Amino acid sequence: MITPADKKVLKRFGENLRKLRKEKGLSLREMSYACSIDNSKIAKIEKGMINITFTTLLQLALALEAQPASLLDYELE
Amino acid sequence: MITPADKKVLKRFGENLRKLRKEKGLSLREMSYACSIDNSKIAKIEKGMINITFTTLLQLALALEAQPASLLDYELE
DNA sequence: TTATTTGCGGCCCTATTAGACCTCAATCTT
DNA sequence: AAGATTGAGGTCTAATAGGGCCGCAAATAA
Repeated sequence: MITPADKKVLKRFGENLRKLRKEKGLSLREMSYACSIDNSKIAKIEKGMINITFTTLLQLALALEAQPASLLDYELE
Repeated sequence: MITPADKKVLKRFGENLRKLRKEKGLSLREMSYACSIDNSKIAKIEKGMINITFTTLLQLALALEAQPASLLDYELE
């Protein structure tokens, strides 16, 4: 379904992901290499265009060398 | 793809989800009502049979009245 | 014992994620 | 200026998540 509300949440998540990637000093292609996710897909995730699955979340965390839960920490704000 | 490794992670997540649901004293059907996810599907998630999406994770958190990140806390163990 | 609740698996169909690859404009680099 | 890097959108296919419903055996309640 992907409601407008979902779209907003995904966008928020994507922004945070992008922030974390930048902090790590990784380019999309470098991160892509680190977690085996196509760089164009990561770009889409950061743009909130994809409703990622659980395993994808874990892969992203892996590339960022972070706890999966930490990718969701922005919610606490 | 859903590798055996993924299967294990999903199973672990499901177990934790089940634990949280029990702590809340909710039956599958009650939780289903609380987050608009079919009870049989929640059962499958708890069994690690589904690689849930980000929005589904948020829905589950909603039903448990918990922070989405808290559903991943078991990883810290 | 008879009802009711509960967990859970099977189906079905549609929407969409995953995965891989290509292209291109805008930025750096050199 | 020429070349490489980077972000990001497009496309195609296969796999699967979502959504909804049915049914049943076991546990629980009446």
